[in-house]
Amino acid sequence: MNPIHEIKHLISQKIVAALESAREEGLINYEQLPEFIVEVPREKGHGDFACNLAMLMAKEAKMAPRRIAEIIVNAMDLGEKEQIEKIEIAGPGFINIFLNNKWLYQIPFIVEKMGERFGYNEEQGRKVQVEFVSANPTGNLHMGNARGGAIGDTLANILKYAGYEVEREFYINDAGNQIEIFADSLEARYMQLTGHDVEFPHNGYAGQDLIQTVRNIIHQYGDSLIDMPKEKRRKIIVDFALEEKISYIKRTLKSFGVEYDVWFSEKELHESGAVQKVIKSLQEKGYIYEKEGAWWFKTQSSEEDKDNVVLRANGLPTYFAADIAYHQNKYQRGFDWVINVWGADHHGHVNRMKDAIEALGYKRDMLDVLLMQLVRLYRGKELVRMSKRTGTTIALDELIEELGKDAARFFFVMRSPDSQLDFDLRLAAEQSQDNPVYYVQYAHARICSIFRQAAAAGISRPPLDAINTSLLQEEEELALLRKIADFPEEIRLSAATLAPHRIARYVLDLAGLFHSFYNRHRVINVEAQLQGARLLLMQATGITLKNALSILGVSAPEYM
RNA sequence: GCGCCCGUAGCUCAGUAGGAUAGAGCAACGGUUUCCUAAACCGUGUGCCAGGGGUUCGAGUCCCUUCGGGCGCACCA
Repeated sequence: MNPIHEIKHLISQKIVAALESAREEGLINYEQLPEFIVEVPREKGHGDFACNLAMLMAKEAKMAPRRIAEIIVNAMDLGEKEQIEKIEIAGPGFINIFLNNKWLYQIPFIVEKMGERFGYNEEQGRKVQVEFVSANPTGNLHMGNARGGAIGDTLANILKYAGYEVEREFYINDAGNQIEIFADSLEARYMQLTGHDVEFPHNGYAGQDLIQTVRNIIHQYGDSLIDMPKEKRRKIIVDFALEEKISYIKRTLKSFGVEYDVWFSEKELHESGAVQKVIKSLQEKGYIYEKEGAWWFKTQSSEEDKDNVVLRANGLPTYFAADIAYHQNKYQRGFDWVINVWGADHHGHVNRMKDAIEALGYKRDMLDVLLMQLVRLYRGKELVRMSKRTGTTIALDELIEELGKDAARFFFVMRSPDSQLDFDLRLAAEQSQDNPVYYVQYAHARICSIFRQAAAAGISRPPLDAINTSLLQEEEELALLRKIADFPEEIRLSAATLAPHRIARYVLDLAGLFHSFYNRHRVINVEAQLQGARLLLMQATGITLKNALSILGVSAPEYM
């Protein structure tokens, strides 16, 4: 249910029909219709909807745009029951369409009936997977992971509302080189903490969290691991640490409001032979060749400028090879759209990944990678290093404790993924009082308060069939209605452009319109008919706020 | 050197997949509370949309180029 989209669609159809009938009458000549849009103009004076078709086909039709617009308008079937009030031709040739408010007055009823489902678009019949965070299980979750978590989870919610079947997935990088380094680091710490003089590896993970992990290992195993064969000892240590880290990640993300459908292990991909198998099959298809002892994936597209190694001279597959097998696995599971949320430092990986899935026989556009720029952490003016190795970073669980889940999530998703984020811990802590998230939550709490007040005064919302929403004539009321009506369309557009921050903007706009209304008009103790209509308007506003906030993973409190 | 992202008000950022007169928040100043929560509202000011070319009816948005910032360019992940 997307009223704005339906109206846009209806208007488009009418315009196309008008044009075709004008052509039949010989009033205008053209071969093909250009891609035109029907949009909600920024200026109210330009109508409720506007269309740019006349300008776009001026060349083809060899006519002045305003003349074309005139022909269209004259040929348009307005329909008896239609709600078009007037049509104007304006500016260089815009067709501006003014509706009467009938359609708007249906909105609160629709919202009330749909409740939690208001905002949902038609089923798309597509299965989409969003893979995000996928942090290395070798350390704590940092601010980049936090941003990825907020963006990925919000995007998954948006896609669900946009009509897709959505699954969330976390890819556990529990294999490969970094795990070896992880093991070296843990082992060295274990030896040190059990009183042996062992040097810590230069490239090891020096974070305090690993020391704690090793203490836990000692708590369970004591120094019994020392006399074991090295391989056995390492396995016990690594398995213990991975288990601990992964459960920390799960726990922390859950407290951030993020829950996954699937936790996918890279190690299993290796152990099941899937990696070797995919390399072999690409080899057979001629996509892989040998050079200098290694095996290379041949670049297919012009967008990637070099070939990439999948199998090293030492016989071990690269991360890229595992990722190819991983993506094949995703498509084999029936996803016809896969979205990965990655940090900008991985952008070089995007095109070769697309090349690879193409080589596997899938379409390039079955994969989208949402790149987000990196987060830089400041404390005042001072840059806080985020390296896991130096271990001086602030972890996500600490941030949640300091700011709360709601404010933290809102902050991370408020900005476009394309803009880099300077997160000042000191400022965030100071500003927690006037963080924009409270502005929105306050709107919701105020609405709840209205209903509490009403109940206390013995006032309740009349039954729907006794409400006349056309009494809502004030500018602030109409603006609210329009904004509410726009919610499903806003979701559709956020999904289509992979732009989760639009929902944060939307909810701020909606809250702003509510606050303006609230300060100028009263809901309770106005004339009875109007009171009923306003109560329904408030209910619709509250539902929309709550739904939008739930997409962001932010709570909608009843009191503040 | 090559590639990707960014450059918009004093600061932080939007700008509806090319549309009409570029907007919000913060900060500054002034006002609003016998009335549903003042964590709110209303008002006042600011822009060579980094610079320069181009594409077209129309460019903050697309293309080229210069400058500035970030990130990549491994038989790491």
